[in-house]
Amino acid sequence: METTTLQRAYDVYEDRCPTRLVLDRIADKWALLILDRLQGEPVRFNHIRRDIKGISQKVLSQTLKKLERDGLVSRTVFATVPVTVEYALTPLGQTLTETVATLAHWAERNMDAVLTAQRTYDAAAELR
Amino acid sequence: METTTLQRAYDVYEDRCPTRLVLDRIADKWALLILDRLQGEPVRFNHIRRDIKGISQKVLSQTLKKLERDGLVSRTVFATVPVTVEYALTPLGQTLTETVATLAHWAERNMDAVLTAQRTYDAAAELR
DNA sequence: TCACATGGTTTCCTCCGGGATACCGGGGCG
DNA sequence: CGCCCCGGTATCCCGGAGGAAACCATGTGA
Repeated sequence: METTTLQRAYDVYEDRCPTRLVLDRIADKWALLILDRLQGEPVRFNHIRRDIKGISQKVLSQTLKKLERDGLVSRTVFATVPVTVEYALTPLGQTLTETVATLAHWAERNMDAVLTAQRTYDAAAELR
Repeated sequence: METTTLQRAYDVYEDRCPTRLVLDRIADKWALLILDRLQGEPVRFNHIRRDIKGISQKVLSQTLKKLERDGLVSRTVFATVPVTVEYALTPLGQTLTETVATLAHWAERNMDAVLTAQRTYDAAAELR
C-alpha cells in the first residue's frame, strides 16, 4: 500500500514555508499598485512615482528592488542625457497581471457596497 | 459651457481616494489567507486559527472584524455548549474568491522560478 | 555660475503592526 | 470545588515600515 507521503512541495498555510515570504511581498498595497502600473510598455522611475500618487521615492525604490530580485520586474538602464531607467514586467511578472488588476481595482468597482456595509456595521455597533 | 467634470467616481491611483483604504485591507497577507480559507463552508474561529499556521489570536480576531465591517465576511454566533462562532464569505466576499485563491497560491506554483531569480540577482549583486 | 532634471541612497524619527501574555465569562465535567 | 475549553479582549512592548528631507553624480541650458 506504500503511502509515500506525496506531499505538495509548498504550502502557503504552513508557517516557515518560503511561499509565505513571497506572499508577503505581493500581498502589499504598494507592490500591487506598481505591478498594475507596469502593465503594457516599460515605464520610467519618475513616471511611476508621479502616477501612483502618494508613494515616496524611498518606498518605490525599495519595492522595485525587491520585485526585481524576485524576478517579477526587469530594470533597464539607458545611458541617455540624464540617465534613464525603465522598469517592465518579466514573463513571470506577467503571469500575475490579470490577478493584480482585478484585486487592485476591485475596490473601485465595489466601493459603494463596502461603504454601505461599513455604515450598517457601525450603526449596529453603536447601539450594542 | 458647463463642463461638469465627468470624473470616474473612484481611482485607486489617487492619494486620499477611499479605495486606497480598502486596497490596504485586502492587500494583506493575513487577510488573503483568511479569505482563501473561508471558501466553501463556514469555519469556526479556532479552526481557522489552527489551519493558518502562525497567525496569532489577536491578528485573526482583528482581521476578521475588519473584513466583517467591510462586508466581506459574515459572523454567526451559536449559543451552543461553549459558544460557537462561524465565519463565512458574504456574496460580496465571494466576488473575490477566485482572485484571492490565485494570488494566495501563486507563490506555491512559482516558488522555484522565484528562488532561481533570487539566486541570479544575489550572484550579480555580489560581484558588482 | 547657478539651477534643474533623473534616479537614486542615507539618515532621522515616528507610528503602529503584531507577538506574548494575562484575563474573562460561562458551562461541562471529573 | 477546581479546572479546562471556546472565543475572545486588554495590555505591554519591541522592531520595523515608511514619511521627510538632505545628499549625490552627471549633464544641459540660461
